[in-house]
Amino acid sequence: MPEILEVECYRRTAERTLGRPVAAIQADDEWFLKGGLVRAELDAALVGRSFVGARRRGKLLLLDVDDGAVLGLRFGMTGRLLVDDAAGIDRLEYSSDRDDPAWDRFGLGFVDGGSLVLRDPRRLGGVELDPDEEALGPDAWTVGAAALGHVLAGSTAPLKARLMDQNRLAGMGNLLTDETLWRAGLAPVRPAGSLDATELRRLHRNLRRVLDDLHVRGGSHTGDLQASRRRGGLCPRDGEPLVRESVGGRTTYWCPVHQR
DNA sequence: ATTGTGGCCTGCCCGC
DNA sequence: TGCGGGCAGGCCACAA
Repeated sequence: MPEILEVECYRRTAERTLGRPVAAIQADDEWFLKGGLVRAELDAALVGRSFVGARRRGKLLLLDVDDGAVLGLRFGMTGRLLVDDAAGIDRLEYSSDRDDPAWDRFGLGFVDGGSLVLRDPRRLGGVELDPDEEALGPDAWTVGAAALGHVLAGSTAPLKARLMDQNRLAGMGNLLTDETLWRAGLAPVRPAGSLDATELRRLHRNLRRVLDDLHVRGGSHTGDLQASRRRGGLCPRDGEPLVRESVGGRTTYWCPVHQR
């Protein structure tokens, strides 16, 4: 699914649209328009204009319009971004291997004949105009150790739930969080505020490494834990059966031996 | 305020 | 062979 790594890939793909005037909007799926947005507003905001910046905060892709407006794109679990009919990601875990234009939920046509399309089989993504960027926490890829400590401090919520709370820390999805905690040797069910200074440093170091490593490898599904994230899976580090349980409302796999 | 739960959406996969 | 239930999880509304 698109987590922070995939959305960063989409952001780079979206840079190919910069400076190209928009000719038309395809927004027939009103479910996909969020925050009370209607098609006419998109027409008024985008047609004849062009994008001057492609930014990302967590899993939210932000396209800056040349008049200061901002188009926000969310990809849910199965959304992909196609620019000029070329996909930014070849394949998504948990998404279909098929590739059906019927799943195009939103699109822009450019004056030059090219296009930007958000293709999302499960319709969990969405489009928003001028999204509240500041409602999101700091970006997980660049967050510092001190800021990460602030995210966790004083919380009794499970560590995993806190790390995935986009309003506290933006970008972590289920797979990346399991991989990070597995590498850091921290139990996902620990109260978030219970980490000591050593554990916090370990978490921060591993968070950064997981994002760097898996980005190079090609996505959120390329972690060392991934192959064992199944019923009956064994810990790749010490061979123990992994615990499968719901933490923070998400299916979680973790090793009860080395994750403490 | 914080934390937890359920539902939304749809395609796929397994077992019958 | 077809069918139905379970599952995937990002996000949001709502409850406690």
